[in-house]
Amino acid sequence: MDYMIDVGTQIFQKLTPVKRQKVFQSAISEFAEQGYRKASVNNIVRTAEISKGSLFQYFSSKRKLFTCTVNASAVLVKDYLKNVRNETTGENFFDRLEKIILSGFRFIDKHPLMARIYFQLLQSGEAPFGSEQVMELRRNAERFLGELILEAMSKGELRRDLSTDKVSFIIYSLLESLLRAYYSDFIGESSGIYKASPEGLTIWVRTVIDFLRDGISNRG
Amino acid sequence: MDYMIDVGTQIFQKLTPVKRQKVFQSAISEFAEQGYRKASVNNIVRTAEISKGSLFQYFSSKRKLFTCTVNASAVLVKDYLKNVRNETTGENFFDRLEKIILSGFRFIDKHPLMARIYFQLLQSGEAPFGSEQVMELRRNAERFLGELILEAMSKGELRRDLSTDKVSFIIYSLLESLLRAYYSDFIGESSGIYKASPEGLTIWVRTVIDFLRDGISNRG
DNA sequence: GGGTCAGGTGACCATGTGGTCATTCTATCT
DNA sequence: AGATAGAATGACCACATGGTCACCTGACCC
Repeated sequence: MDYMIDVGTQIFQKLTPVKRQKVFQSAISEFAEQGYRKASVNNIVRTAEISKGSLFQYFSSKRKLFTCTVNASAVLVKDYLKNVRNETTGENFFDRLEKIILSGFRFIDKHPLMARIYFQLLQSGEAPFGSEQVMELRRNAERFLGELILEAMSKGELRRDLSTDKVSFIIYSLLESLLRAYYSDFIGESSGIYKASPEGLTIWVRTVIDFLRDGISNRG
Repeated sequence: MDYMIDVGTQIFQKLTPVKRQKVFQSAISEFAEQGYRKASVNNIVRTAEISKGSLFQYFSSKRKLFTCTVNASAVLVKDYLKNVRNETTGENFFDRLEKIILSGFRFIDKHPLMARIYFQLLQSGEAPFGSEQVMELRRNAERFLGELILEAMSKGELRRDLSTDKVSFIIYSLLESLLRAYYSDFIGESSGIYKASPEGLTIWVRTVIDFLRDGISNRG
């Protein structure tokens, strides 16, 4: 569980991995299910089976505990992105994009709680830190897309008259919508994306990408 | 202020319009600025300059008060949509879409608090009611778009091989992204949409729509 | 065995919450 | 002026919150 490196105080780091994991997982569940505000420290210590005093020795405050949680999920996301980027270098832009989106779905499958925390943070105003950190997460994703786009442009796969920022914004919007629809019942239900089968998902992704291509790909 | 019709108990309805307005506005401000969970009844009562007992005579609970707030904003949104639809009947689909989006920006300018409540509800998991009501709001918007799309298809303005649902999803995603970017600092700042000038906004909208057109318009 | 001390503990604290209700006020009618 | 009804009031309630701290425990060393 290398995404837990440097999480919490030294005392927390000295714990046995299994206990550390139990505490951290309890926090993740609570935050994911309740959101930051409603999440209760009392609940966390109860399910982690530690005393409240201990928790505050591991993480100096509720806020710190939450930011650790968020950082861990950000590390996971970055990892996924890096992997899919490396696995697809050299491929066509649209193929890469397809794989990125599908990898997003896989991330949600594997780390539903982390995904929930990440999304909640990204869009809700209930961020407990200043919005700078949230913007940092966003900028990260946009930078990632931006680089892909520039690369694709230089290879002549995309029209050159488009502004990178605007294309990046558009793609990011669609990407985020797809992922949100997949993990959230009340968004994805009407579209049929929520918990769709792999085949259904692939169709959706292809549709959106075909649509993107006809819009921004280099014709001629 | 006809969006306040049927809001609250009979006692509330008997109040003078100015007092009613003051109470309701206080609630709207608090909910918009703090979100449902953190919003404090005590704050609302303080800024409305009434006693707590009175508020609970006007609205039987915090939750009811909030749903009234939401309903009011939904009424406003519907009104805006109906207007722009009527004003643009007969026009080209993409022109209509442009006007719809611009009208969305105007809505945010005129009713920033309402917009905030509406968006918060639409995307955050902190909805205090069952997700059905949230889904209802979404379905509403999608139905609206869906009808426009069908109409445009029947007039031959759009490719006919596209599924209405998927096109509707895509457009809705972009529309929502644009509006969210306009009203939210930490989303819109990097793109430059946040509080952009009317000209800047128009450029953005045109870009997105041009992009949409090349993607889904009928090239014949 | 006695001393040491890092780490665990949970009773406790101040504060804030949504909600209630006995009382008071006020406007209208006789 | 007195009576009456209905609305306004705020002290009060039970509860939950994040956070603290004086105490206890148990492993280690001499």
